[in-house]
Amino acid sequence: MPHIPAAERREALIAAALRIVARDGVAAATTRAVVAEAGMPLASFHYVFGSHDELMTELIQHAITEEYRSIAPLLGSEVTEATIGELVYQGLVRYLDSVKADPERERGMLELTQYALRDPGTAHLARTQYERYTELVQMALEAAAGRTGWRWRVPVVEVARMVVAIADGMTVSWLVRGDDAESLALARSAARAVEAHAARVAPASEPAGEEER
Amino acid sequence: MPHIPAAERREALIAAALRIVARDGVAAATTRAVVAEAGMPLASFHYVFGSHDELMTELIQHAITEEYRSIAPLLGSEVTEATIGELVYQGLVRYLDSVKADPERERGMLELTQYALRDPGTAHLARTQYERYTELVQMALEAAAGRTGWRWRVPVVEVARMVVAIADGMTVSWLVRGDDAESLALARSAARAVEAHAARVAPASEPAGEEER
DNA sequence: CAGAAACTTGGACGATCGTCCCAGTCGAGA
DNA sequence: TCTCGACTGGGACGATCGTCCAAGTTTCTG
Repeated sequence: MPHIPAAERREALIAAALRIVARDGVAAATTRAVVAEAGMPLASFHYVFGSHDELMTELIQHAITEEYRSIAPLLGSEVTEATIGELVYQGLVRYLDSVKADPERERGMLELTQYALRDPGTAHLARTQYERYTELVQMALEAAAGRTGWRWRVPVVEVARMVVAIADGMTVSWLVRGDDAESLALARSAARAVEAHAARVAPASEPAGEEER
Repeated sequence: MPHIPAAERREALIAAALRIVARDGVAAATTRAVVAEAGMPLASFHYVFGSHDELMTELIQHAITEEYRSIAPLLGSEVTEATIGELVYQGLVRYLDSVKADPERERGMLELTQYALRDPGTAHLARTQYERYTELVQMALEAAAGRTGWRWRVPVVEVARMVVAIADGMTVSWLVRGDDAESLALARSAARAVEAHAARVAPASEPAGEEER
């Protein structure tokens, strides 16, 4: 094994740990399994990581960042001649596709989130993660409304939280049941339901028109 | 330690394991921890259980059954003078209350579900669990519609799946963020969105009236 | 080119895991 | 009352876990 700077080994070990978590679960990511996956001798582990916990903490941070980066580009769209519901549906379908493309990674993410929640030192990471997802969806919803000439009749952040909850539920549902058609129908229903919170803005003579609440 | 029939010890060990899973997570439910929690000597474990896996499998079955029983009575209602959305909101709030009453149990349930999903031998239990939840919600939705004089404009099973997904997302959201007001707002938004899939049945001159799709 | 710093590595440590043996004790039926 | 099956429980097994040490090798620095 050639000389490799500690920083590089860190990344390699984190990547290896991420693969193990996806394939075999958090419990399988032992120090020995991780170094074996990375093709390193055991002693390399404690040369670059102070402890197993240190790896897990960094693993959670890394996974969250990566997940965020993989989701963000999914939420854009250039369509302007569509209903809000159709755009939301598109977003959910694209997200579902990304889950189906690598189900093990997603299952690993769920496990890591729960693992993070157990440890007081990393619990805040999970919290921040959810906050950022909501912000992301909120921005996408605002952009979609602006582009198609709709507006939200309830605070956008609430719609965003609902969409995040639905996406979460849809993910778990697909991971558990694995039924494509079922999940697509769920996305469709959810998108239509979300649309109920929006209204066209331009035409002044729209149905009733009064605000919700 | 007095003589206790093996069947009783089984139940006591399962109950002890359930407490540990809720309090410290699935990984903490070792044979030694379980017998300590139950106040038994270590050897009692393998007198009543063939293996640790056997306990875990039975634990999953037991937890699923109990969870189902605790949710079922939440979904009833005698109200007839309300909108469908209000009834759905009530159901979600009651469910959320049950989660808040014992968050650790719920978190343990999520962990157990994922644990079950990892093992091919118990994965079907998780699948069945989701199917039964959906059936439960579907029955409640049909009952609510019949009682209030509404009807569903899309297949009820699809609405049920959406509600289950939302309840799931709401649970995770509350466990992660722990914000009561936020989760209530989420339940409210979701309930209103669900209502968009329903319509009053009696008055023939309702808004437009054409079916969805 | 010499010394310091960084990196590599086999091997071992104590702790904890699931599992099992076996000599003892108890209680119900003959 | 005796007996036999049911139950008890101390103790130990091999495996695996996280962690660490000390000696060797390579690369960088002055």
